[in-house]
Amino acid sequence: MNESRTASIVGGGRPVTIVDIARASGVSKSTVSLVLKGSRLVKAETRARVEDAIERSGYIYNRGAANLRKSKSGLVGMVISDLTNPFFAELAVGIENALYQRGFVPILANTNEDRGRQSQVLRSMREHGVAGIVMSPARGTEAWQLTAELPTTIPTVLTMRRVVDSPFSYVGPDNRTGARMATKHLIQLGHRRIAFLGGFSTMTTQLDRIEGWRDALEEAGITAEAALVVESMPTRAGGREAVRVAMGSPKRATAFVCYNDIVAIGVTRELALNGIRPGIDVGVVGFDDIAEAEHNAPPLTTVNADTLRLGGFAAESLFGVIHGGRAQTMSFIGTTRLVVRESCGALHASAGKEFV
Amino acid sequence: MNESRTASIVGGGRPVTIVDIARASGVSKSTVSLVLKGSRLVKAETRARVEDAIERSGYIYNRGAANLRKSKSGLVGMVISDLTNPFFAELAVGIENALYQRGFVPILANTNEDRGRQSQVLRSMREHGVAGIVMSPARGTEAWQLTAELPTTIPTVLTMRRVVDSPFSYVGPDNRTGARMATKHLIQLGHRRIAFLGGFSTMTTQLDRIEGWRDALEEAGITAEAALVVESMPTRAGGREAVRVAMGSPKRATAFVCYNDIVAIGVTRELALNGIRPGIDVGVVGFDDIAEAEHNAPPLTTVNADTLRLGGFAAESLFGVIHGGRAQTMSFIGTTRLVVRESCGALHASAGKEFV
DNA sequence: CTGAAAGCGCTTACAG
DNA sequence: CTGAAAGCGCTTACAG
Repeated sequence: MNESRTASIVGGGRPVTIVDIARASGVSKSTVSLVLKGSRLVKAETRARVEDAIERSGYIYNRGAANLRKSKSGLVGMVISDLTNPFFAELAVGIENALYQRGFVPILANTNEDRGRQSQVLRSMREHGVAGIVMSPARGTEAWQLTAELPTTIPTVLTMRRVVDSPFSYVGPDNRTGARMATKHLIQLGHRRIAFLGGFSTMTTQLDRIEGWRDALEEAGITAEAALVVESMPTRAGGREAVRVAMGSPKRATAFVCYNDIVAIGVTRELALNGIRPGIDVGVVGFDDIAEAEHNAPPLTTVNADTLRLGGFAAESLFGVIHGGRAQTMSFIGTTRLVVRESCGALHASAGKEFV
Repeated sequence: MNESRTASIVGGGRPVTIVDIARASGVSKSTVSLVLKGSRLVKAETRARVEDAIERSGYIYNRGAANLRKSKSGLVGMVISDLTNPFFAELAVGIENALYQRGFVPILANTNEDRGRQSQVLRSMREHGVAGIVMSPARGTEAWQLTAELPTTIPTVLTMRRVVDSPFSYVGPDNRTGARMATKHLIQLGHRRIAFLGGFSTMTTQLDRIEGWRDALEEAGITAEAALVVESMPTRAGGREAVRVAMGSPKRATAFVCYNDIVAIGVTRELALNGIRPGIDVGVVGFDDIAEAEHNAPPLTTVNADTLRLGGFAAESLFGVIHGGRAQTMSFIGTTRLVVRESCGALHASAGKEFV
């Protein structure tokens, strides 16, 4: 029963408070509070006595009590649509990192793309008094829901998925330019029939990336046929299905721009299983540059958006609105760059020849 | 300036409290508190009036204040050693899920295997008054550190990585039996020289899995040569290096038991790059059964430990010690099962023939 | 430089 | 059935 944290000053199981420290060092709790916040008002000798008592007692500051009194909070809600997706895991790490660096602490919720769950956790986070929320909205989240669940009084930044007409700040990569670069790269390699694989048109991210695909095609004087877009779940299994459909169509594409890396991984896998060699017989590019991409067979040519840093920006952006500096509806669009590896075929001997 | 949440009852930017609700419905705040906790003491008519005021005002319960008063907390610390590893991401999802189901909310920290960072977040979590902590300790964490940073007064359960001699509960898979089954499977397929690849002997998990590998070998009357163990970072890149070393040794192994799936993925990739076909020329098995495993080339034979469920158990186990029912030092070891896919070679025609 | 008092938003005996 | 009072662990003017 000899609890280490309370051993020297108080008995019982009761946690040590500033009152205990005050008594132990013969000052008032006001003074203890002052030394805790590092005030220069306190005489050095007094400070030393108090700090000594703190040390000996194993006192732990109660941030919840302090925050209640100050009517502010050190908690930030981090709501992630699918933590199981390596892309979002990396995003989460970026956000979390920045949060701790600024003295905030994240409450995590993984909505798993479930909007009902999202409503629940949003309410729960508000009850816990979060100072703000950064979230990648669940698929299909609409502006009216968000405004109902998140009054504009609570600082919020949306990340990775735009919600049209929502009044919140947004941080995400330049999907359109990224997809445009990827497609253009394939065109320069000689491809003319380039399909877009994966995702659904209910996802703004897919819409943006398809725009980029279309841009590149049209710049090259190629018409972007609707039949070249094959939708699917944004997963490995989805990629496999999508490419199966695409390869079954009468006018086969010779290259594939994929919604994201896990779709592209599914695509390369399915292709290989059917004796079609990605990077040799056919070109494939992904999006996101997740850790797996470079270890794929073949290594994925993909669009890097520096996910970790983007997560950091999302957090910084939230601090902006928390401290009232920035307007609530600021947007930050991160630049992207193409990472050329092998799946596009650029490194292969046949690169440069015309595909037909 | 017309904030939706405070529109009808209070002016200014001040959030609505039970005092506002009390005033608006003509009762005392005690009564409001009673209806909030669903007490049957309150007369139906009074309750209706109060609930109406709550509804109209957009009142949000302040759990922090309630918890301060009740001296308990709804927060649980979830410290993860590497969220970027798909295995731990899945574990985190399992924990998070169970936490919300019991009305707790997780504070996330990704230590990224950094023990200094781990100390910091542990302290931060204590300051935020978490009711308990579930953590996968950073590599190299030792018992004395843990006991210094986590007095036994705070309910803690360790997961996935044992810390020898630490006084906390532990939840993890049966590493030894899992690795034993995997190795045995390879032996039954005709292999005699089976290497163990990846991880470091400073990791208890690696030690446990090597034990299992040794068990199977010895059961089959094969001596477990130390030279057959190649250590490496437990990553895809680590797997590639390890197998390179292994293939360079004079007495080559014909099969590889890998520390985990990402190591195995690196191994299959490196092998393929060198013209050695995993699942045909050589057998490979992983551990964890992460989502990527079945989409690998070739699909990975691996040990499944139901990570999601194990995460749930870790959380449940924590509730056990929070509610004082269970002893602090209870352990739960989850059963594992072998998932046979293609990388082991079982599905290939040559299966059954002797390897030499 | 230090202390007494009030208050953050709740809950919980205790009266009535 | 309902209200007044005390208190959870802090901070912050305000005196002295």
